[in-house]
Amino acid sequence: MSQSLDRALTLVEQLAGGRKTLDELAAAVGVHKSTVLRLLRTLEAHRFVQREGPHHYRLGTALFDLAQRSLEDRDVRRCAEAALRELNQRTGHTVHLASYEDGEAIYIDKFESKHAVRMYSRIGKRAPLHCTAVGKVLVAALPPQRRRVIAESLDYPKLTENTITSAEEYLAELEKVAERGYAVDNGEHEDFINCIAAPISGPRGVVAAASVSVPKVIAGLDELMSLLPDLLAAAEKASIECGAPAPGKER
Amino acid sequence: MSQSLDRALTLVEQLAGGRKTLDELAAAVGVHKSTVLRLLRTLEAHRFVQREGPHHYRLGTALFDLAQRSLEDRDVRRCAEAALRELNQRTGHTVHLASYEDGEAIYIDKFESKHAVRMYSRIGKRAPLHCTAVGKVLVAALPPQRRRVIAESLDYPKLTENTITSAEEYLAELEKVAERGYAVDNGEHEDFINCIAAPISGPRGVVAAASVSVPKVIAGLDELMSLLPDLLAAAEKASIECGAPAPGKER
DNA sequence: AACGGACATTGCAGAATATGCAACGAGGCG
DNA sequence: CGCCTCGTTGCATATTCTGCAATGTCCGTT
Repeated sequence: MSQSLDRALTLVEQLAGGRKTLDELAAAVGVHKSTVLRLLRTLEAHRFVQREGPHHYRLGTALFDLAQRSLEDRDVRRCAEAALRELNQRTGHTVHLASYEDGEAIYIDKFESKHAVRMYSRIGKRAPLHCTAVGKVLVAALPPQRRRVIAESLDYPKLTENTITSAEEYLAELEKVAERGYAVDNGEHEDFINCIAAPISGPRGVVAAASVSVPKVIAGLDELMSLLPDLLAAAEKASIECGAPAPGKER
Repeated sequence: MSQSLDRALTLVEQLAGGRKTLDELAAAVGVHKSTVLRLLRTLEAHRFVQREGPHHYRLGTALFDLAQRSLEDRDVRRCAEAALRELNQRTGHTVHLASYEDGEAIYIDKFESKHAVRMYSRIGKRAPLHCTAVGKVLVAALPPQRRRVIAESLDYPKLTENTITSAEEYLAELEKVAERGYAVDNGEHEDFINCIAAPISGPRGVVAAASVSVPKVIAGLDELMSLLPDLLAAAEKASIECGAPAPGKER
């Protein structure tokens, strides 16, 4: 709706891919250099971008500041932090905290694996719903009706041998997930990585999902499953911290 | 230079302070609701902001993504990470990585203290040059001529009893810092916190500063000084990692 | 040393674009 | 049931942005 703003934001997104020159940016957005220059100047004044040497621009430090401040607001993140850090230290594996955001899962926190071979991911990264453990957990937590709507809106790209590729299969899987209270990703997103996830609840239902991811070369699926109790305990602890109503009986 | 962009960025900065309603934002920027609404819509399309309930807006997830990606680029950060994490684990105290950005120091990485009482700070936060250990280290690393220019451009707000409040004093302090190879902040920024910092060098000189911060209630200045060898070792290790030329002789 | 090129930068005029206003609509509260 | 508040939209205006072309600057080259 606002052209110049739209272009400016596109510039910022371009710069996320690494430093760029003026005309690279101009080409990418499809406007003249001078226009880009003027937008960059405004962005620079707000520290959203920074000049890097004479010919390059890169993202500025305001981004760090804003992102950190915004993350601090996200209540789930703060509440879950202790439990997840503990889980990470006990297991030594990568632990993720993810929430649902229109049609995708988004990682809002991450605790790095202690192993040399790690999974690549990053806070702010988005992941598909149909082939990740966190995605399954988040969608499974929704009422059946919304599950169906979402399931039918997905694209089901076949990313590996095991990827679920149809709404029917997916809905069936969600059913199981909802029943068991956890989800498994058996190399469905990336060939060489397995993952288990569990829901974290707040006062009004599930607000996020916690997961443990392990490269197959480090541990097989059965070994990963042996960590399930730890994961569930951590998710439970985080849920209480988030104000979940009845820590109550397992089920 | 670009009005609408300028306004939009101001909106984003407002939202960094927490969720806001439409007219709060309109009031803050000094434009009509409808204008704010349109800007927000564009921002929303790029995930820079998010609707929160019917009456509120907050920062969106694009910020996390961008900030993380941008941080990954910052070479110093990646190179210093291992050494600083180790330092953090050995000492148990807050460890910061900071670099110089026009007239201020900016924290580009942080490792949290293990103690219950912690220092408040955050990645992306900016700190004054005249009363922080990292500030002193960063400015002391510059050629004397630039030191002077910077020293004379500062404001020297007196934040505590011990804060340095004049360019002359500051330059003398920088002299000492450059000579010793480390800096001390003896409650000069915040009454109750002491700090020591050391420079991290790359191929072409100092690129950042590493620091250890400790609340006085946890350890006194002398105890903090006993960690100096650890700090210097970590800074040295990080420097090598960053491509510093001569790991060589201390001096 | 002078030239040529690449790049950033600026002035200007035209026009598209953003803005403010006012009216409409929806939702909540009395 | 009606009022009031808040979000939303259509429209006319003129402000603001854009593209172009010329200027300036810094480089490497001949």
